[in-house]
Amino acid sequence: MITIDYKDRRPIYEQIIANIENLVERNLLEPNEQLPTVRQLAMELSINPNTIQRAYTELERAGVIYSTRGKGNFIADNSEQLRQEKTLAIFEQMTALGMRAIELGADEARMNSWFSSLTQATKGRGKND
Amino acid sequence: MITIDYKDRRPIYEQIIANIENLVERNLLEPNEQLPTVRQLAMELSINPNTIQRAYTELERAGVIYSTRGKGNFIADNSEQLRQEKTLAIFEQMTALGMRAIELGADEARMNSWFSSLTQATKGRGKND
Amino acid sequence: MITIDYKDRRPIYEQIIANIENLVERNLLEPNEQLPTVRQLAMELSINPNTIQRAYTELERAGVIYSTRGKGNFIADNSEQLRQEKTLAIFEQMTALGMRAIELGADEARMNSWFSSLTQATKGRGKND
Amino acid sequence: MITIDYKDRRPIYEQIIANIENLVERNLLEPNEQLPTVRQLAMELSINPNTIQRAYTELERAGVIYSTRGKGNFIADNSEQLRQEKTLAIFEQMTALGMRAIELGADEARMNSWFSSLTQATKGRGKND
DNA sequence: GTGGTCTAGACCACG
DNA sequence: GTGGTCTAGACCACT
Repeated sequence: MITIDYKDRRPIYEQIIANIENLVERNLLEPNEQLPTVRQLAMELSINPNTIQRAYTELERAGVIYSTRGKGNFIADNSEQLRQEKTLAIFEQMTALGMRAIELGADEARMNSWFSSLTQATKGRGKND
Repeated sequence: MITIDYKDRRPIYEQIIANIENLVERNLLEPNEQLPTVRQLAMELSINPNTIQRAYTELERAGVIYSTRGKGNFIADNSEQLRQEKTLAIFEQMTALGMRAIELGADEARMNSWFSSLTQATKGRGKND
Repeated sequence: MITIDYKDRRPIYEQIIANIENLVERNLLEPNEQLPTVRQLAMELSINPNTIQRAYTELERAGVIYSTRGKGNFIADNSEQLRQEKTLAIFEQMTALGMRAIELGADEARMNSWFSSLTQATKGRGKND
Repeated sequence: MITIDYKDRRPIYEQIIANIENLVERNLLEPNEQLPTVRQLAMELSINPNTIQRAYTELERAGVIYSTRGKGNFIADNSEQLRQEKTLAIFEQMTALGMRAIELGADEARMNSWFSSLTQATKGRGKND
């Protein structure tokens, strides 16, 4: 379920974080579900355990997972909240980019054209898991 | 005109690149206009000349400026083309983000609401230098 | 495998780039094979690590290799594509030179003579690794 | 008749050399014809006289022109010989490139196709000024 | 240990 | 004086 691309410029621990967050967003990892242990995942991906540990630590700090000493790491049960925060962040990024596009000379027609092609391409795909 | 933020995680040379590209986009630097020399800018920003040199080198490869030995660095005259390429790239990024927002559950109403607030905020600002 | 000629007017980092590209073209370096580390190669050639670093950086931008922090530099797996691009570029150069030769007075007989001696000298050497 | 492109990566004095050699090759400058003086040309191109001087010096060393103190610089009368040397050099370069193309995998069919398109494009253009 | 960035100081080719 | 290359030495992020 988790894959690493060594050609990706992002550090491995970030790829793991993004990967797990993605699985949570798509409800492929449910609240309170146990994650593989650091050693398991390290073996599976043939990666240094320190790297996995770092990913898990940052995921815990971000509230995506929680760990209990001696038992393991588990998905937190606030995935809905995380999803909303992330959505908000995405809208902010899109606004920033949109303003930049307009600064660069994109007129109203072009913006409308882009938006309609975006919404049509994804018609009927909202709110479903 | 060019500033550096040491808190910014991006390397200095990238900040300089982004800074100059921005000035070109907004036509604050016109084609064939001379840039500050490597040593001048290095002094002005209290930065090592090598770092400025690297920024200029990459700007030249990107086609934003051209260098002539013994004379200096000058703005290239293809700013319009660069602007279009950049606009295209922005739209691609926006599309990717938009699809992600929809995946995360943003419904049509929300997308429409976001888009109208974006276009209203920037009303009448397109296509002017 | 990599040598530097100090009499060569090209800068050292360009010689290294050409050298590695050549090895890739001839399949002496295979996709995903690890290159010597920056420091290793610097030691081996008695050259400053920064110079090697620059060569590797440009090779990465050209898509010949990819770098991963903490691990090393590796040959990219698009060598066939690079080979085709390079072949195309060579044909363009040859066309430019050929037209110049004709401008300078080389008649058809001479062109034919040159071409047949070229193709005979390399008979049966195409398409093999 | 002589133009300089500041965006060209070649140094200015080399551009001047190439320019004059080209005019000689095409017989637009005839043997014993007088060239503009260093100062004249420097004024005309708004360029440092030292740069022109360097170009003339190298042209004299290459046998393309000769200078007589106090009188000026003149085209040498061995243009035919120079043309032949240059043609020879071009054929050598083409041979080197051709061998490289074959090394890179260009088969006989492709070489033939290239050659015929080259010779057809320039049909009937040999040996005329 | 590995790549990536930066500083300080130097030399060369060009104008 | 200006860009371009190189060396020496250092620090940081990542594995």
